[in-house]
Amino acid sequence: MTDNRRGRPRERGIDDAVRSAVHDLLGEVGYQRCTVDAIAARAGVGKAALYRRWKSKAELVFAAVVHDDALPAPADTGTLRGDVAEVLAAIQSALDGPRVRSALPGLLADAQADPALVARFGELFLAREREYLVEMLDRAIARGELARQPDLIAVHAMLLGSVFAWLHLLSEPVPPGGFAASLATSLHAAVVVLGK
Amino acid sequence: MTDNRRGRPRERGIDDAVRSAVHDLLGEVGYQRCTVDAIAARAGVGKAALYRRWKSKAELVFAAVVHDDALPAPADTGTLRGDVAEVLAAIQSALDGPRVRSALPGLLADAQADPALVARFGELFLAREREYLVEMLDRAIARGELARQPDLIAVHAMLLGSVFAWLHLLSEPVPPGGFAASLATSLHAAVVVLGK
Amino acid sequence: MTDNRRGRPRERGIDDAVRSAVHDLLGEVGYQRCTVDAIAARAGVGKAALYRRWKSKAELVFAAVVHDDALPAPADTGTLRGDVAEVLAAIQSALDGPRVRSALPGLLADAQADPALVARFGELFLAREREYLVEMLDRAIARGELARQPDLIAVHAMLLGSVFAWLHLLSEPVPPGGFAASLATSLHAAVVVLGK
Amino acid sequence: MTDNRRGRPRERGIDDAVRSAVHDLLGEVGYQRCTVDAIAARAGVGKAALYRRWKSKAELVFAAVVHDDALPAPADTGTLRGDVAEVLAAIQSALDGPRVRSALPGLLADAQADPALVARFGELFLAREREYLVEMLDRAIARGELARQPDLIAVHAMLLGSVFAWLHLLSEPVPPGGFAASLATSLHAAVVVLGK
DNA sequence: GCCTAAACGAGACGGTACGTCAAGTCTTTAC
DNA sequence: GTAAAGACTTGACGTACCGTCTCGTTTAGGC
Repeated sequence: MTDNRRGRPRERGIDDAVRSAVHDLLGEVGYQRCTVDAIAARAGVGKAALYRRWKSKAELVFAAVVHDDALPAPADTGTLRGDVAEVLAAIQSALDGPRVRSALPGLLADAQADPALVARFGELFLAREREYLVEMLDRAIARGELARQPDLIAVHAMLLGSVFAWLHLLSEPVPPGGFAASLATSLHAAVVVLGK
Repeated sequence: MTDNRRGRPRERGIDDAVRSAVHDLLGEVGYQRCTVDAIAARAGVGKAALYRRWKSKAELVFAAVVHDDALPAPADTGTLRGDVAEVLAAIQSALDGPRVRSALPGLLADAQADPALVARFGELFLAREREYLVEMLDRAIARGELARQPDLIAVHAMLLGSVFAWLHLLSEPVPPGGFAASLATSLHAAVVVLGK
Repeated sequence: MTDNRRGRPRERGIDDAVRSAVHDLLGEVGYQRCTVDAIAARAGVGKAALYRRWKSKAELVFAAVVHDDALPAPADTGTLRGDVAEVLAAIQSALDGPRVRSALPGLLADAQADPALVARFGELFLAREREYLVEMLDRAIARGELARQPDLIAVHAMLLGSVFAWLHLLSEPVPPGGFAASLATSLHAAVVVLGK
Repeated sequence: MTDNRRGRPRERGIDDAVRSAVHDLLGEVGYQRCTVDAIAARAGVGKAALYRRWKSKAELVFAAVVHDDALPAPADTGTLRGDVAEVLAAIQSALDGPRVRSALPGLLADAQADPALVARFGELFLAREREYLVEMLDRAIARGELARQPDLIAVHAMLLGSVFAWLHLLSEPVPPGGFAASLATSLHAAVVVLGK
């Protein structure tokens, strides 16, 4: 095992400079034309420094776009309906925003050819989301709002999919009040049916 | 204007050979490595013949994957719940299948940089789907199952998004009985709430 | 494997370790793939220690390959022919040997872009060689073997060039008895003509 | 075997444009900084077109610098001394000139790691030169100027090496009248001794 | 039955991005 | 205080793919 404390440590500022450069470029030219060379130039960094940290352009952009704090834990609101709204808001905050909107399709495409990226995406995003859903549903059962644990995949698909489709398939503008306001009531009903 | 009847007519078999080659390659190597050169070679066709028919790789693959009969009109089942199940089945038949699964992410990514493809995708797919939804909802209103027209975008996002997320974001296997069986009841409830 | 005694007390052996590493690597992979990193790793030395001693890879390899006693002063044999043979033997001892053979072309190429290296090469090698030639020719004139000082450049070119071409352009094996035996008689004649 | 008449034929002008670009760049910036990208840009050509023709930068530059007519057959002058002068002039015309002078060291270095290039260099240059030498020596024997065939390698090394060393090792300016005038007499004597 | 327009397979073309690698410099920690 | 470890910038390399373009050839409809 290599001793990480030996040698020159990685420069702290580079990660931030890269993240910032990626954000700028995604906004200006989109994912496809957001070149690795352009990122390096914009960040004032050599390409080698990039590939020392991330193993491909996709991983780089993924890391720059999906911050570690990407998915904040939704609070317990006291009701299932409120919790659904919270989850929808959390999903929206992760999927909305100009950076993610322009990066996500490209990332999903590149992820197909890169199982490692799929894994990272899964654990950093889906698994955490799933976890929050489990907590939400457990609380609802404890409260008596649900008789039993609904099909987790179905719940996940409906909540995540509704927001994703709105933004990336239908390309419709975010409704005033966000997805929580527009979808919480109806998706709450859908979850209730599944847990009956 | 050029006289279309002059010159050598286009060879009939090419379209089929190309579609078949694309199908094979998508299954074997995925969208990214499904190269135009590879398609041409596999189909025993020159690249010029491809670009004479389609204006980009994305359009080519799109045409090969999304048949014109991609979205069959769902039948009137007599109840809103039945109609929702029908629509879900129609969406599933369009999004499921090995070819679409491997092609869709790449197509969505390429579509970002190609407004023409977005348009074609939209009119061939989304608009038709939207149309079916309107019919479905109108019938439900006529039957008294809904008090008013629900937010169309929300309905569309929930129905399409649930299936899409299940297949392409969560990468979960299709449930036994299809999405109609798994999602119809709960999404029916969601629609009812929106139309209350 | 971690070596706990890493650090300062290596100062003494570094030059030898580097020379040895360069020798090994030149033999194993040639000049181009004889990387500075590889040299450092093989010598168990940091790159900084190398660049503290030599100002470029070329200087480093040059120093490792061309010993300071690279060109021993040829003895006075009493005849011009004998002296020519001595000089040829001296040149051979400098240019022959597996290390020099694999390093020389690369060094000459790098020297193009590095005037300092040209200077070092010139003074350590060519100037000394030139000096020996002058002595040799002066002695020959004193003996009456030559009527006048021949064109020094021409003599130098013929003696050095014949050996260099044999080894590095024609890539022919060293003749039995060395170049002194094979070339001394004819190059002696050539020199005599020039001094006539 | 592939049918050379199939497909789009290679554009005639590219070879010339590349050769010209290489010549310019060698003169302006030398071999090391004569980049493949720079060559392509200067020639108004894509890199793919270069790598379709030559398998490496070294081959490319080699082909651009060593024209096929690089080594004109020296004429029969009627005397061995005259023939030696002719050969020297031919070698000079191949090794002299600003392009070759700046390219040759780099090429020799790259040739070490590329046996194919060594082979091409050998057959296009050395073998032809060797051939001319054989003819020259045979004529001299027929004339009675030589008693027997001298050691061909030695003759080759002396003639080629003298010119090469003068130009590329000693970096001395070409003598007035060229190498034929300066070296023919003495090297003629050297050859005579070898053929005695 | 020629003539001509348009299609065909093959493959070269310009452009652009990718990911790799080497040289030489700089920075931290360990001894 | 010096040395090893290793991150850094710079910049070239060779590969891959896209969409376009020429070739030489084939296929029909129009004269």
